[in-house]
Amino acid sequence: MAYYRPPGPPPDPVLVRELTERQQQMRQQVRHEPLPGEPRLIAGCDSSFPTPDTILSVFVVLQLPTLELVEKVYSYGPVDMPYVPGFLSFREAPNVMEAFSKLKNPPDVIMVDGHGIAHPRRMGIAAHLGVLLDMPTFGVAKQKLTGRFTEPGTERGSIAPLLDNKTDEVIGQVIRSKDKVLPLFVSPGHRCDQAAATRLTLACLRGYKLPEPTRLADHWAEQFKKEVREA
DNA sequence: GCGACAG
DNA sequence: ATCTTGTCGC
Repeated sequence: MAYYRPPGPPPDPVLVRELTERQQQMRQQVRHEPLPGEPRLIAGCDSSFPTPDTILSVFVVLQLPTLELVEKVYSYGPVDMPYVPGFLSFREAPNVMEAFSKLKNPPDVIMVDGHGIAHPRRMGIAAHLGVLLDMPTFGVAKQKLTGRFTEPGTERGSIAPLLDNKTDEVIGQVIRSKDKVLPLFVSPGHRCDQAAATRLTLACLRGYKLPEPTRLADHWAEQFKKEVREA
């Protein structure tokens, strides 16, 4: 009898080997520390795919603590790399970097849609981008990639630690950002620690499941997507 | 062998 | 991520 097999073409083992190596190389550059000072500008980063082979990445910059939107930019281009769980960054980072270069207001920290170190090799896209940009970054994901946790309380603000499946090391925090909705997975990326990642996530909540940076980046990605599809 | 698998 | 209608709950 046949056994379960995830949909889509199987990942090329040769490619996976190479990416794993590059990823572990980058991991050695990751640092976790408190933010330099009180951040004034925080960016939100997210990507969408208007077509199967094109990517559109967005950056929004908000003022803290008002959460007022001060800038939004995007980059649209082709994607070559396929999506392979655990190697998302190699598929999205190139275009994300292009989008970042368009910002006129350099943020103090970046909130990325995806995981920071809550990753099999501690190199989620937030950590990956942090190393490439050499900037403070942290990840806010809607789904778990790795680790285990006990369900946090159902009330907004409840938090539970995300632990490494094998070592019990704390790799992130599971946060209930809104009453009775599925929790968020927050983890530091680069030049940022868990305390700062968690504090900023909570400071950016406005009644929605997603914190403003990520929520707005997601929102504008949707708008820009319509634009490029018409053009 | 079995389950899991960000966006 | 993306493709999609109706439907449940506050």
